Amino acid sequence: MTTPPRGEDGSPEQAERRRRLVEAAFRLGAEGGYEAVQMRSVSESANVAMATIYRYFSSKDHLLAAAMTEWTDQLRSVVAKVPPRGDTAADRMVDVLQRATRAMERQPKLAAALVRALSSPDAGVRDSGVAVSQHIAEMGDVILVRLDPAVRADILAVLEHVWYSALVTWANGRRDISSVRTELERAARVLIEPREAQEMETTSTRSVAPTGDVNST
Amino acid sequence: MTTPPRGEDGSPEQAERRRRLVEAAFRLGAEGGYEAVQMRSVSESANVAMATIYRYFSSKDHLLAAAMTEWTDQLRSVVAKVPPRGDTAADRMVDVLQRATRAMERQPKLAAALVRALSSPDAGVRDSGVAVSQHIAEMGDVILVRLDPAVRADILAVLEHVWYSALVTWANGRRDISSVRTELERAARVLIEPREAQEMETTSTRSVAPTGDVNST
DNA sequence: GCCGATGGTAGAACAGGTTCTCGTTTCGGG
DNA sequence: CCCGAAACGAGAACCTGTTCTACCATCGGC
Repeated sequence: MTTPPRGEDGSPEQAERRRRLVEAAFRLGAEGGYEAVQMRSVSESANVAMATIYRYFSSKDHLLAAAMTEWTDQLRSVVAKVPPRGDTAADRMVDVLQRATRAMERQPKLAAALVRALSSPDAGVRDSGVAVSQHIAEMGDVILVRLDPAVRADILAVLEHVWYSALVTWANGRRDISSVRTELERAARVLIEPREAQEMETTSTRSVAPTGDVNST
Repeated sequence: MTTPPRGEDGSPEQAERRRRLVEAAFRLGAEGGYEAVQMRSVSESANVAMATIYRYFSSKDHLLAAAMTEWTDQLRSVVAKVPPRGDTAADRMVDVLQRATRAMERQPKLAAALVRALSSPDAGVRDSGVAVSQHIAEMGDVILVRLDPAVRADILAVLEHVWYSALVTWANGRRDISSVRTELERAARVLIEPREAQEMETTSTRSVAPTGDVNST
């Protein structure tokens, strides 16, 4: 193997190529969904040779996953600027999740393609997945500041599972988008509301230790 | 399209072919995981022509998903016979989930292949997925009998999301099996324990939880 | 000014899931 | 017994993601 562009892209031309690739993935995905993002089309559309694409991304799914992280990154910065509305923490969390869902609704084919790619095996996708889940966690974290940090981590972890699961089943056509909203709201309320209620009665709550208690990696 | 075997398999030979196909998928998957379940190999191993496989299953993923439903079906009947242990509802739920996880641990490659197939688009997989989630829900339902039905449904739905999400990330190599156990336990506790706590404060009518007996299905 | 390494391009080749062709078998009704 | 439809088998063909081959361009160091 020669040497793929390590870490931060070296030359500006490389950054530009990468940008064109992601943009092509966005465009093709928005028009025709996952199947329409064909590597030959991406190659042609971005004016980058096939083999070169694989120098930047380890697979088609990795390319799409990279696009997904850019998308959630934007989403996060938007949320940071326009804070979530709602009287209770649960309400504000629901607001954030609904906003994200609405954003996907505007580009259903693209969103489905991105989500689908995210659930692919492939080493390259893992990193993108980590980035995405971090974006999600950051958005939720500020909402739950009043809760015990351990509990907060538990709740966010579970919410992320629900988010991922609901989106995947939607992207696979087994659930419509409104049902995704329902699932997310249900999860947010069932997780947060009893905590808020307890908050008013007692101060501390028990939680599963996030640090390795069984075998570790 | 001619006519695939409708509904219940017609002839006993068709049932037998189907059985051989699922068995071949099990065997190949147990040995070499998802990639090893190649349609040409399945065809040869089961003595069924390629085109005929597609008369029974709409895709490779559908074949594997069908195998998955058989697997969860067995798991459910085993759980029904040996009821979960634990003092609290959360403990018993954790016990069930851990048992399922241990079962997968014994056939990691196979389990990963089945889970992976379950997260595929493909109309055929949808039905298998529904069956699988029903099996899960049935196992959990008896544990939460003392909770309000609506809350129970919410909790089970969220737990299923966590189950699915954790397993998929494990099947894709982004999480080890012990981490799956941790996630499931975390979710079960963060979801159920505050409810149990509230149960004791608000409605202290019932003092001791009756050890769950099993309803057969 | 030359040189090897790095990274690019075009396009063929490969792999495995899926579909198609075509001949054969099975089977219920006339 | 005969016929046509439905199902099957064998294998080629097709599609698309991925890899390989061969060749070209750029650039920092000598």
